[in-house]
Amino acid sequence: MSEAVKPLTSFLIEDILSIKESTRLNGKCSTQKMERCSQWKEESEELEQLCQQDMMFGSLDTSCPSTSDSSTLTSAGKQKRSRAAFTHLQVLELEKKFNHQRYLSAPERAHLASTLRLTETQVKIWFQNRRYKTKRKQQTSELCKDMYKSDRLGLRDDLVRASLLSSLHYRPYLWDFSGPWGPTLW
DNA sequence: TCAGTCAAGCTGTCGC
DNA sequence: GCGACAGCTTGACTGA
Repeated sequence: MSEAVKPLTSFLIEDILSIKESTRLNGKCSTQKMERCSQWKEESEELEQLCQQDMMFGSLDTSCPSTSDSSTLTSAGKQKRSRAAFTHLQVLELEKKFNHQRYLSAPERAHLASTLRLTETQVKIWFQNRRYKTKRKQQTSELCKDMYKSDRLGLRDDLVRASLLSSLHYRPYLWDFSGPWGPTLW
């Protein structure tokens, strides 16, 4: 576990607690959300403990609580696919690493995996998916720029619109609805 | 109920 | 042949 994780973990706990308190006071936080806040806090505290262990002993248990094999058999006898949900801290650390470098060497991947209590394959797949997601966002924003240029040059017609729509229609995750002005492209 | 998200699956390619 | 990658799809899960 890197030294950088510890302050981040502490920050997250404080952040979650403040959100929890403010939402409780405002009465706008559902029971479900409150439970999730508690869950985040527990995850953060657990990881913080592991950080401390890691700093003391330099190794971690490689088992992953969030990704334990929970797959079951369906009525057809087919193995039901399980979808592991990474914790917020695991994602945060992965994002941090990704922002620093888009590709990991085998030793780096192994270290990150053991640090975050994930398998090396999970880290590898996460980086693959992350690169693809980034690429799609980039392509879409470039497409958007082209559309803007075409519009300014008076080249935008039904054909252009149709081609853009067809390429964006099945990519809902490329739109960010969190912006103050409604849906915006990444 | 349904649309959105995302880890994992699948296929083809490339370098060693 | 093996492992890692890109590109794309699948399916479990979630929130509205």
